[in-house]
Amino acid sequence: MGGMHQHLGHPEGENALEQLVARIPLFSQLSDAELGEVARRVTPRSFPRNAQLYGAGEHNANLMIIHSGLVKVYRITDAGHEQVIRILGPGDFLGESTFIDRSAVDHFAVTLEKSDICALHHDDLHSYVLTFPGVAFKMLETLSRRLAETEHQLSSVAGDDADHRVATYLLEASAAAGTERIRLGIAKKDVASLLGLTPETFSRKLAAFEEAGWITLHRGRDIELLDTRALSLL
Amino acid sequence: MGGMHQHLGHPEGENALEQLVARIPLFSQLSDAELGEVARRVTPRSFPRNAQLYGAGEHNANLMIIHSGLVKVYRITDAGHEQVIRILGPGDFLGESTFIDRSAVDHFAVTLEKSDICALHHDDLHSYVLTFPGVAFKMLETLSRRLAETEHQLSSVAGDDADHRVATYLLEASAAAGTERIRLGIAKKDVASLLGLTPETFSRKLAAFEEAGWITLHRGRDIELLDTRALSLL
DNA sequence: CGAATCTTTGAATCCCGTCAATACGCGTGG
DNA sequence: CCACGCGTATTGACGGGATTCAAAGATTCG
Repeated sequence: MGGMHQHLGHPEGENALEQLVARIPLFSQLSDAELGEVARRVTPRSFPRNAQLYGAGEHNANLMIIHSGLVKVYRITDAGHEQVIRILGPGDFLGESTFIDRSAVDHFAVTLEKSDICALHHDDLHSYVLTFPGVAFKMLETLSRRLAETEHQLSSVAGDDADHRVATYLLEASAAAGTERIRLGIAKKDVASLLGLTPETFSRKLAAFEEAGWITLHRGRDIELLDTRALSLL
Repeated sequence: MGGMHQHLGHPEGENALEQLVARIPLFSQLSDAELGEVARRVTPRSFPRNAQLYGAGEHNANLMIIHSGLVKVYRITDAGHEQVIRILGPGDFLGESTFIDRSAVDHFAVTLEKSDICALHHDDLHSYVLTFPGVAFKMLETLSRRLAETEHQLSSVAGDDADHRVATYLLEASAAAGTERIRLGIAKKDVASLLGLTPETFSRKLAAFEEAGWITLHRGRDIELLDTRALSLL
């Protein structure tokens, strides 16, 4: 894990760091004094694109909180190809599995773009969880939501056909963005993997949707939904 | 939800109940006094086979802890067929999603056999979580493990072929049991769904494995692994 | 600007799901 | 305890949708 920039000591950095910590959902219920205490233990780092945060087999000892950037969490299947589990963005954290389990992780975490990430050692997190019940509760909320999402992914991959999965993804992305013009923040091959498809199939489905007049594919990763009704009927 | 047997008031029931609560992993770190406090709020019920604990759309307000029996958690996909998410047994709890989220559940929970289950109202659990950090931590552990399992299921269903999934399931069941003679505790159709397969495909794969001399199918749901090496190579 | 990665398109294959019919076995009720 | 009945399991044939392999085209990033 290379290239860390540690800002320690000087009061300005300290203050900025505290404001950074205050924006972390995980610590949103803490008082100012408590935030300051957390801020003193947190280590901000900046990672370039395609930096591996940790990999399978390692014993990662840090909870990492994303301030800016995008992180891909994936696993290498027995068959040998990459399966994307989830994409994490600002406010999300990762590295909690080893915090709770202590065994080696079985997946990989890589930045998809330049990212600013705060690291908090598991020992410190442990004391916070025991001291501030709100922190434990926030973690429970997050894990519970992730579990629900992963279960949803599972039943989708197991039960629905490719058309349905692609259509659902587009509709959800549109709903999340609030527009009918969505921009895939990540590579199509990663979206495909997230949906349990090959890049080829994903590409074909999008082409078929455009053919049917339901969407328009713009340059790059821009997609415009023309007929959400038709998509939701798949 | 019919047929509840409430044992309240009389001291013997109280004591037995306390011993019951003491065996719940979720409360394993509590002191005797604290266990007694929890026991006073817990409601034991006995459910017959095929009883629905809760269903999609409901606002279940209880954490349910399985003392004995087996519970199937599943979801109905958009396509309309049942997708088994997980099977829960003694010591496991369910109903935590509404505890954390308050929104309606999107899945179903049904007993697969006669089950004794303790119900604990979410309000009580809330106070325990805030009062006893160990309880929150135990919940974190459990959710984290479930998340890891579900992620594993996901990448398996998305990436591996049917042979590999069936073989892996058999091997894991064997490893968990400690024997090479395993007994599927649940219906094959449910195992198939858990693996993201149709019952027909599951049946065919087992037949093919027997044909190849890797396993022997005995009466009922008994399977004997003859060549674990061959199975692990799939 | 250039190269590596991602994306698209085509054609062939194959694995798995679907439908259907039969056999089995478990759990229920008498 | 036994017999009945329904849900479960098996087996076959078939069709389809997704993957695979391959190669050309586009985009992004250094």
